[in-house]
Amino acid sequence: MSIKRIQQITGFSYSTISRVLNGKAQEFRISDKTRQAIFKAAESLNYRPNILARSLRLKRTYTIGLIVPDIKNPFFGELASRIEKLLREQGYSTILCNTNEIPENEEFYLKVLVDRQVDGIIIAPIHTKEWDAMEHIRRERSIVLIDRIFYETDIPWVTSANEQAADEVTSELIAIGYPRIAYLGGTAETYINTMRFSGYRKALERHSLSVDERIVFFEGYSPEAGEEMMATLLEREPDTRAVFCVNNLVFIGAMKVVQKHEIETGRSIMMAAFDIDRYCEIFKRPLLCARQDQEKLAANAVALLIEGIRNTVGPDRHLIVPVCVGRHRIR
Amino acid sequence: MSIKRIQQITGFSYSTISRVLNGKAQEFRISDKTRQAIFKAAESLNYRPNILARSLRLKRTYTIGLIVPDIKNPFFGELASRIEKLLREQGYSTILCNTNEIPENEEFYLKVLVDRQVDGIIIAPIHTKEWDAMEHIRRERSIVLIDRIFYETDIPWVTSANEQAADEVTSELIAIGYPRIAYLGGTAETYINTMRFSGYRKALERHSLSVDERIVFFEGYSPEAGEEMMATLLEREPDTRAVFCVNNLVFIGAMKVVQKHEIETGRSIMMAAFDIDRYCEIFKRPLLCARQDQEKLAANAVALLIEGIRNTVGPDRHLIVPVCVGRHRIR
DNA sequence: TAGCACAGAACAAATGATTGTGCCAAACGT
DNA sequence: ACGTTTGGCACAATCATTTGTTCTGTGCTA
Repeated sequence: MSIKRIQQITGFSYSTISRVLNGKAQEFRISDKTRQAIFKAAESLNYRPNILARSLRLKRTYTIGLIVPDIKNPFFGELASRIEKLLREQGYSTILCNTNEIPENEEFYLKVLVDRQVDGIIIAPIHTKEWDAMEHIRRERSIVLIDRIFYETDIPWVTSANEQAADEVTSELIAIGYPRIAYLGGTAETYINTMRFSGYRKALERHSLSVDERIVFFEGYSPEAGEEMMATLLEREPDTRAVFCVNNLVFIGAMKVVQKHEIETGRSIMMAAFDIDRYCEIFKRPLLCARQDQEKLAANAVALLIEGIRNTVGPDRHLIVPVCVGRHRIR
Repeated sequence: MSIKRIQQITGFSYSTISRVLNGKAQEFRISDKTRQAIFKAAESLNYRPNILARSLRLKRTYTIGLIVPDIKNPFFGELASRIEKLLREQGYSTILCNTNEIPENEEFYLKVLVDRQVDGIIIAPIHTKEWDAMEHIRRERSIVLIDRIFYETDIPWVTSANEQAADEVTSELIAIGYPRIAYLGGTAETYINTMRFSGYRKALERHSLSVDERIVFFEGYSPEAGEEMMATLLEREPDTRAVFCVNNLVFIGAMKVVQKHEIETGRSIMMAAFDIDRYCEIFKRPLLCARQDQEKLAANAVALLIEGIRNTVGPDRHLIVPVCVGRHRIR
């Protein structure tokens, strides 16, 4: 009832007020006197437009949905932080949807976001289960896949050079004297795991080594999964010397077991993982780390999303961001 | 135009359709035949109510705003994850607002959330700067402070027993032989830092020790702040034996410096901090940790918020959740 | 002086729901 | 037979905007 109040005070009609308040005074040749009066009234009433009514009329909510599998994971925390910031700068609010790696939640959230008429969706999907739903959504609104993608889809996406980075990490491990490398992976059939494992395998094969399934695990992306995989690994193969963890959380879980094992046996294990740069310098041990470029991931995802919203999609709707592979040792 | 389609198909009026679809058929004595017909039409059209229109009319958006200072921090990541889950279970969507510890962002977000007519706000405020704004918001909608609070306000809040936990940690450090404990704190004038430092001081005083300002720092809550404080500390007081970090991020930053220092000097430093339980077991060193009960924090915040929304506020609008203090050593 | 251009602003439809009130017939009671 | 209840539903207002169309005066020209 707020524009109505201005109407009552100034006596001008809704349309005139609306136009003035939206900066269209010039365009609709509204006199300066009128403009001033309306601005004054709006100011004195502390007028704030009703976003719901506006969105209803305009069919644009300036809201976007961000679906991530695990916001507790600092990787997604930082990604969310960057995306939310970029979107805010463009005038959008972000609805946070945390699926917890549960497909049903993903399905649910996609429906909720459509119901809420978000202008766009950025999603790091769990796997391909909701592909159809997303293709369907894509017809009516902007949607961008991030991090975890469907390689074959036409939906815009941005991800890291996972395969190549995993290959590099593995090659480096081999080069520094670890031909037998255990792989602690995420859930099978999931994009990230598939690509990183593929890189791992390719590196081995290039060095005429083959994948030993006894030291390969696909249990999940959580610390608990990491702990379990590492425990099983060391039980079966106590003389393991090198381990490649699919992500930071698996690494954390694995490290619990590793530390204990190293103390008990006196033998040290070489660890490598994705996105553990935050932890690298707090360990008194060498580590091998593949560091995703979150800034580029976020920036490109948001750019693609906005392009989709504005219907100005460029030719490059699929982006692969380079990953930085590095070795670390204190000092 | 969706309910209109159902109208066209079934011939029933808007009111009847709306009532049936909202499960008020009984209440308004609508015949079973009518009900079935409307349901069938809705189903076949794949009808989804327009949430904007509904919210506009009902003045309820089923949306809540969550304002946190740093979603990259796994502590807030987990808190957000829990809160978002609980709210989802109650039918609410969560708008994520990450202030990045910047007061201007907090001010901005509070306005945005009010403009968006959220039903409620859960906020871990930066400090008391926006207190007035929140008191103002409180008149019209539900708002709950979490983690960082204003002790004196009537606004509902839930936080941890920070002072007591810091006291316990400090006492324990003294008890195990560290009378001289450095304090690496967050931003001065901020609730968390004030309470934890107060606990630290009280413990010292109880043991007839006094605060030595040369080993007390209030630089911030980030890893960078932790690194800087620790570096300065060790430069000035190289024989420091025990350090209490105000939070997990400061701990991470400090550890970088500590590890290097320990290698160089051969002397070990006893570390204590809040919310480092995730890291405890991945270090081959004893640690002292105060672990906040995120489950209770989140559950109580959401409960208070819902009470506020439903106007069923109970007597206990201010809750202090116990903190678990524990010592850790591998094995 | 009729006709026209144009500045300036009002009118009213449309967005998609919810809800208080009103209407009509059938059933019911006495 | 007449008044009252009740079942079953429609009408129309309302929520706060935006926007295409229309209206009303000027001042100017032919």
